[in-house]
Amino acid sequence: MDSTVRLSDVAKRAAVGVGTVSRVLNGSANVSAATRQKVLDAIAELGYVPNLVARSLAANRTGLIAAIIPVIGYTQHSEVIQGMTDVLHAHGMNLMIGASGYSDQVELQVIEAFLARRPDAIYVTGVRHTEAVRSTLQRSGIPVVEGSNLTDRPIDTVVGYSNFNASVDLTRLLIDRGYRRLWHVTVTRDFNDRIDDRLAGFRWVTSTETELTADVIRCENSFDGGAEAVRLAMASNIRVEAMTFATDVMAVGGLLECQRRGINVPAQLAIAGFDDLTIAASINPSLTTIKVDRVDLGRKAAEIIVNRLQGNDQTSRIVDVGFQVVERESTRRL
Amino acid sequence: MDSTVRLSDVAKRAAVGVGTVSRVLNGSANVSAATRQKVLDAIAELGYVPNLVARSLAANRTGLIAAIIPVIGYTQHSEVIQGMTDVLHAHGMNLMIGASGYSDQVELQVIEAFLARRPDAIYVTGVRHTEAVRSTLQRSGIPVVEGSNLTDRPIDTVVGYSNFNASVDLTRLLIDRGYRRLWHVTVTRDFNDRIDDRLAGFRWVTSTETELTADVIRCENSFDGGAEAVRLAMASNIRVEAMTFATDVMAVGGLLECQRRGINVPAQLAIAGFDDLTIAASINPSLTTIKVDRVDLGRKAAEIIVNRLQGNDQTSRIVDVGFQVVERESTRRL
DNA sequence: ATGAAAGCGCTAACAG
DNA sequence: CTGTTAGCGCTTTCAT
Repeated sequence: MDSTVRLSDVAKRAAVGVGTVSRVLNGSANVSAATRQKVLDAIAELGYVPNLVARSLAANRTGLIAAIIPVIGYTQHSEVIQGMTDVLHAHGMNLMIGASGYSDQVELQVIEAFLARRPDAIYVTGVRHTEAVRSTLQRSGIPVVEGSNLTDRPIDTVVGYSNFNASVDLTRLLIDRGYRRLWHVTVTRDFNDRIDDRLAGFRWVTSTETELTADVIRCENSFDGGAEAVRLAMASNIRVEAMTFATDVMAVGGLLECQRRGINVPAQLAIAGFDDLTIAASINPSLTTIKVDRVDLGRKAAEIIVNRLQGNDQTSRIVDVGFQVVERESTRRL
Repeated sequence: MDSTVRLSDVAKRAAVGVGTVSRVLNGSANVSAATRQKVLDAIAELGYVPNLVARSLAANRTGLIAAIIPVIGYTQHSEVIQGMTDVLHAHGMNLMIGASGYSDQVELQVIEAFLARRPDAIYVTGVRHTEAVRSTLQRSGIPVVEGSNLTDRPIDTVVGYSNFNASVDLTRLLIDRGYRRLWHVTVTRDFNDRIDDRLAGFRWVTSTETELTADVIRCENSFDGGAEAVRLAMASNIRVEAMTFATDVMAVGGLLECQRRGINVPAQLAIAGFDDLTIAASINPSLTTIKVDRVDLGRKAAEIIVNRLQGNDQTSRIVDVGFQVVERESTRRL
């Protein structure tokens, strides 16, 4: 356990060369069983712990993966990280994490700071980045995985789902259920490509259909923001039958405001969200939303990275993990 | 930007020695303004990015901090990480993160894997660890910060709040409000020192007071688990006036079950939680709970680490960030 | 199958 | 103030 024990100490104790110890450590086949055992014994007796910093420098490979998400404290993003660490840990790799705070400038800073640590690969949230970020990432020469959305022009590889298509399907569900006066609630700050595509999906569907009214408002991405949106809708002279919120957080806030005001959901107002937070299934009425297995998304991202690093050639640069429209009580016509 | 540019290339270009470049990079005072400028120009022209792996090996200091939390996808823990990264990033340090999954064995594995990477310090969630974890951490020789609870016998330093005292204060509030038939709902799996202390606080208060009945049940730590607890309470022939849940997740689940069953909270049943998730303030009725600024807890933990690494002697090994009892509608007597 | 030796890119004395 | 030199602990040829 003593970290002052070095590989050369092990070699001395086992009466072999340092190269041999290194081979044992790295599972090289070219070591006789007897020698291997001698080395393993010496390692155990000395409580030797390899210094991965030195290995990183010599082998030009750190076993560190960098991940950048907008905010670490938001469950949608940290679930992805959970999935990544699960897989990486099983492969002896570790995860460095940083937050961009939805700022392009901070994102670039964090990326540059990470690259100086020579990670073996890097994960970034989202698919639309500044040119500076794109080129920095490209020149880094390491695998880059973009996540949580889809694009046909990834920097390198993307693993996600189509926020646009999900929004389209969700909006169509509402139309199928007979709702004709639709509002979409998007966010004021913290705007990003996922949110943008959800808005775009709503606009695209509603623009092609006739006999519809479709409006868009912006609120803060919070429970209070969602409540505010409902108040705006009620106070407006534009009729509204159904509201799709860009996030479950806002949708739940809207739902709770309806409870307070005695607005019957969905009879008087239908509500749909996006993300399938755990509360969505439990709240009254339960919330119609878009479900994505984010932990699995993280796992897939890590698997792609591990495969790439092992030289297994990736078949596809675009991995669609899909989504699911979950219809619950908040939009169900009686 | 080319990562094949080395410090020696910069030195050559600036026509100085490698030592001088290193001094400029590390902000040593012993460099003349003119020389410094020459070096900075060369760095800019070459797009040099220092290799922090090499620096780590030479300086015997990585600038990496390791953090272990039970589950990354749970907001309570990832908020702490958010606070840590905020501070660490400002000091040029980065965070490696790992999950223990509430398992002692996994925790030890993750810690050992991290130590091989020679982090400058390590953060672990909770204050009660196996002897193997304690000794491994102690022998590592680096600052160890335990978080999210308090103990008078930390491995090294602890930054947190007293889960025991918080539970005591919350239980007393219920008693002050006139509730006499109390139930505490604790968790089945994922038991840990924070949950244990919340239970102990409840038991301690209720055992000293007379004219009280106090019972404890266990449920799964989820919305459904909380709902189940309410169903058990209603079906029981033991009277219950107020329920304190070990977590807000369970409390919210219980509250939603009351909504479904038409149980008036708090008139028929008072409910209190623990953690102050954002939903607690928005739900109907709003939830009485214990509030802790977890992002700030993370910041403080990182500040302690940064200070220790800079040699600033820590005054206290025990940092209490406090908690707040937030009384809301779910326990308020009309 | 194994030992010896040459770095990996940087920091930190040590001289001057 | 600045250049030179000796490592940091490991991997990886290259011989043998």
